[in-house]
Amino acid sequence: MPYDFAAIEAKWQEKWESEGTFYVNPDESKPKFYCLEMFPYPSGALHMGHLRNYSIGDLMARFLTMRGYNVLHPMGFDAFGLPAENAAIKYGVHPYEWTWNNIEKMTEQLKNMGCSYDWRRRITTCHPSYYRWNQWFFLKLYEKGLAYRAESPINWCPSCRTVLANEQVIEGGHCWRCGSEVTKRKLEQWFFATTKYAQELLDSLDDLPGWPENVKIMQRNWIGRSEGVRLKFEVPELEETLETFTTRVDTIFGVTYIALSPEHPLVSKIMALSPHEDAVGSFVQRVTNTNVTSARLQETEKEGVFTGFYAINPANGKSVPLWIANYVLMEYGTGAVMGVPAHDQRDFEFAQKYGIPIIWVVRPVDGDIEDMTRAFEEEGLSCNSGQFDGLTTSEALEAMANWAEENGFGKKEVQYRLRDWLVSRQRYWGTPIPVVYCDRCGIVAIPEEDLPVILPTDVEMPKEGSSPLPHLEEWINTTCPKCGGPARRESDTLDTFVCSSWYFLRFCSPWCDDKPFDDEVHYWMPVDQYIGGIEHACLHLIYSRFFTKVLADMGLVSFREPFINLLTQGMVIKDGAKMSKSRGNVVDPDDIIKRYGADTARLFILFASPPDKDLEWSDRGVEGAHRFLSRLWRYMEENIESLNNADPTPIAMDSLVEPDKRNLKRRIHKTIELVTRDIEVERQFNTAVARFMELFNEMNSYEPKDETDWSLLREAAETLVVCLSPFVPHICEELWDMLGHKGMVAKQSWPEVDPEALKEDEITIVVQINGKVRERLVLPAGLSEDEMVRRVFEDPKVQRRIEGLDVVKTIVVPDKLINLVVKR
RNA sequence: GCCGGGGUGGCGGAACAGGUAGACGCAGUGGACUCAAAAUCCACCGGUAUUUGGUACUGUGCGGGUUCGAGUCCCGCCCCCGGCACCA
Repeated sequence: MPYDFAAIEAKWQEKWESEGTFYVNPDESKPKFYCLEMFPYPSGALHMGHLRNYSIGDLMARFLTMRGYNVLHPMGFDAFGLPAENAAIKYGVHPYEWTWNNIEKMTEQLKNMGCSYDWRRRITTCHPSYYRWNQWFFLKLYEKGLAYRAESPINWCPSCRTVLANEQVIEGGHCWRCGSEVTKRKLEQWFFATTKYAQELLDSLDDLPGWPENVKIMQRNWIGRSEGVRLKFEVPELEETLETFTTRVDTIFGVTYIALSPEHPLVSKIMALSPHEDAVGSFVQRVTNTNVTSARLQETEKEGVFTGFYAINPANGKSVPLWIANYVLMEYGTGAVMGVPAHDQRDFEFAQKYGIPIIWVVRPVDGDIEDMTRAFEEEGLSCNSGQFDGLTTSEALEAMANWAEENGFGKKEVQYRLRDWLVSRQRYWGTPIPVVYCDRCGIVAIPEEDLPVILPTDVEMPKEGSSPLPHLEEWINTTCPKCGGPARRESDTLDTFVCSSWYFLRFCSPWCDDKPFDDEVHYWMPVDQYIGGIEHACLHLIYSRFFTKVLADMGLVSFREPFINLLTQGMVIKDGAKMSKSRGNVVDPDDIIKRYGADTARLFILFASPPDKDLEWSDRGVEGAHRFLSRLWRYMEENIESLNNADPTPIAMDSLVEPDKRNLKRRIHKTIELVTRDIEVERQFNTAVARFMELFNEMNSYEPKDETDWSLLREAAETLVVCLSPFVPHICEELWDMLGHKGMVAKQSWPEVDPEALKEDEITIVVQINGKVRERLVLPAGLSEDEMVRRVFEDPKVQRRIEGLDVVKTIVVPDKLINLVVKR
């Protein structure tokens, strides 16, 4: 019978499901292991990236189960999101229906892959039983002051018609989801106070040795901690004190102007009082009205306007002009900066353009400022700085910060680039934010016991792509829970990243209906192995860490980091580019599974490249993987009788004499050793597959002559089937069955290495002369250095090589090589 | 510009800790089987030279260095990929 993968895969998938093979519950008698892959958005169908993600996760889950762990391996759907609304408009199908159809289809696809999930735990975030807890967490954060509503300059995606969090603006100003250019707006929105956790989010990265270094670096950059000083500048004519933040307080004597952001709160007062009122007004108007996209912000030329007012430099009492400049961001620091043209390139350009003086207050250690063509930003020695002259930059930073503090015009401060997480969205298909606006009481939170606030499903989707919620009068109009008077519901919904910030907790007890999760969370959490794409380095992975820390501070969980080990898998590439519809280089997983089977697809994906690197798709490679499975199948079928008649007890190395037999025995245990290390330590599944192929090639070419041979081949076959089963589970179940076993291979223990069997009898010793390989000698393993040297010098080939030469040095690496250093 | 990661056959990729470069697979070439083809099986498969059993030289982005010995370590470049980027 040929390898009928379709029948085999259907058979075992059905068995796994009907027998509940992968159901797990807490079990204190075993070490636990929580293996999690990032759950998908139900976009309609799995793509190759999913297939890769879930093949890796399933391999790990199955492997660890065989290693004796009690493994939680769940799956669910991140089911709120904009594509459902777009589909609704495009096809006239309700987002609810579209999403649920996709979930059913994708669940089927995941089952067809043979993934070992505990499907009883499937969660879908768009279900009220899930999103009510999003609302509950929102209320908890609101109580703690960690959720707040504020007006702020924010990012707006015109195509998605919603605001975006900072993290969700990527590639220099584009929407993470649709790629449109994002514009800046000033709106009142809901935020989660991630910045309150900035320092801990940064510090505890050091407690995550199981995370890839590059992800930690990306998060460090994203959090962007910088130490500096907050300085006060008096503006006597306005009777105001301005604050600026600087990381270069050592350049304070070089301040020649102060620049405010056009959005700075003082600007309105300035406009009212300025002698250059018209110029200032028109400048501010022009800059704030230019609906500049973040992408273009960086290329915009520096511009500014003099206000007519002067600030006093507290370091030396000098008056410096007060400007308003377009390059000062309101979102960072204080929205005002001290201008030091000599030592900041941006200030330099600005000063040159407007003829502002340049005062050098740091000079290079060796030499002088000669060329005035750009700012000197490096470290050096202070000059023109009064009593601080001659200090090195690091000394000056410390001394001048202390001086500023002692004299009351400065305070050391830490600033972060990280902003608070903007969580409200002007979208329909999301979690309703559980607050109302009451004319009398203002913002009022919905009481906990009234949750969930159900997202109305009986709605007409507006054609132009906006949310129907603000116009849904019967839903919007409600009563204030506080005073009973009329109130309007919040019509914004929560960012879908809120759903994914705690779903890993919900998997521990998805049936819990009076809490977001129950005590099982203490058994399973934290996640031992998390697997997903690197694109979430500064999105989901930061939000989840933040959520976990907040929950820990609320006493709901006892750990402060959700994911102990992280594996970020590479992209799936075809013809040198990421698979995408627009490029037309997409390969559909369904087609591959239909044509070759899930086992082939999984094997190819795991074999083609290491998990953290990009994977180049190759149709030929898929055929190669399929060929291997077919050969394995054929070999087993052809030899099944002899294998089943053979003595199933493994024969000890001691009782094997002939080299062929000893070699085969050694190969079996070498394979176990190497494959175990590949999976557990190296996380290189491609090389593990190569080892299996080597073992199989050796079995296949082995010519059995007696009972012992067949017994050895049986051990080889069983080892191969057991070890290969996390990679290609269906065919291995079938082969395990053919080998006469009753239980499932999925429930087998991972084989133990017999150290006796690993010992080599003979070793090929390399003989180098002056570092070049000249001869190879087969010698018994374990010779002493002297014995090795003696045997090498006895060898006639070696003797011929060194005839007439003077061996000045002999380097010996036992059981490996000898290098003869010779002279004429 | 700053910060990461990476450059190894025709291709995907191996090479634990400085010790046989190219495991495994793909493609290719030659052969077997076949009326023929596919499938399958066997052999070869970095380059150059050659007297072709074989041998020598050369070869891991480029140029230096350390070492008995370097894909691996050090110094200086080049190129590709990713992240951040008016963050004061």
